[in-house]
Amino acid sequence: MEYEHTCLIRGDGGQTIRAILDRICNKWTLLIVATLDQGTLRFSDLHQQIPGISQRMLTLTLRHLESDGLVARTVYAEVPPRVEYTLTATGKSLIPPALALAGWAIEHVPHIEASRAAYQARNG
Amino acid sequence: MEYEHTCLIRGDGGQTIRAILDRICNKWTLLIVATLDQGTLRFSDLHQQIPGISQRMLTLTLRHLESDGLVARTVYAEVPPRVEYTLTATGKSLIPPALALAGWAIEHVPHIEASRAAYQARNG
DNA sequence: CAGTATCCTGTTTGATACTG
DNA sequence: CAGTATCAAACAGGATACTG
Repeated sequence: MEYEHTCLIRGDGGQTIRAILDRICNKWTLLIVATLDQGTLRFSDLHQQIPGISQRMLTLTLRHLESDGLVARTVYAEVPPRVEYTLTATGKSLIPPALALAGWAIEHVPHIEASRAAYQARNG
Repeated sequence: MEYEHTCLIRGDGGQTIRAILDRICNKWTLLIVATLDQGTLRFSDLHQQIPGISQRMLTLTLRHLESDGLVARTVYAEVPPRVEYTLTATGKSLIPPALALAGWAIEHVPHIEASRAAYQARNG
C-alpha cells in the first residue's frame, strides 16, 4: 500500500469519504442493505429479519436509502397494503466494499478489543 | 457477489459490523488514519494537515485510536514537549478496506447526490 | 400491513478558555 | 507544544401510541 493512495480519502479535506460515511455509518443501513442482498423483501420481512430494529428506524433508514437511490420502493395498491424493497444497482455495488470492511472487522476486532481492555487497565 | 456472503455483515445480528462502525464511523477517524499513512507525525502536524479539526477532537480521536491499538503514541521528555503518532500494523491494515470504501464513494456519490436531489424535488 | 406522530434520552461535536 | 476543562448545541436513536 503506497501512502499516496490515501489521497482518495484525504483528497478534498474528507468531504467525499464523509459523504459516504454519513450515509452508511449509522446503526442500521449496512444491515438493511445486506439483508436486501437476498432479493426483494417486504417491510414486514425486513422487520422480522433484522433483530432489534424499531418500525421507526426501519422506515427512516429505508427512506434515506430510497432517497439516495440505493433501494427501490414499490407500493402495490392492495388491501392490506403491500410495499416491496429491492436493492438498486448502486445499492448492490455497496456490498463488496462493505464486505471488505466486515472482513477487516472479523480479522482485527478481537485484537482491538484486547488492546482496548489493556488500555483501560493501564489508564482510567 | 453471492448473497450468502453477506452473512459476514448480518451474521451476529450486526454486532461485528457495528463494532467496527462504532470505531471508524465518526467525523475524524478515517481522516486521521489516512493522514498518518504518510508515516510518523506530531500532534501539530496532524492539526495542520487536517483542515477544520479542533484540538479537542484531534486529542479525543487519537486517544481512541491509541486505545484500540491502531495508533502508537510516543512522548519525548523534552521542553517544549514532543509527541509523535504512528500507525500500528493493525492501523495500517485498515487502509485497504477504507480505500475500497473511498473508491466506491468516488464512483457513486455523484449519482447518489443526484438521486437525493431528485427525491427532494418530488417530495418535501 | 405499513407506516406516522410525539416525546424523550444519551452521545457526539464544537467553541472557548486555560495550562504544564 | 500538546494538550485539559467546561459549557452548550445538534443529532441519532428508542419507547410508545395511533392510523389509512
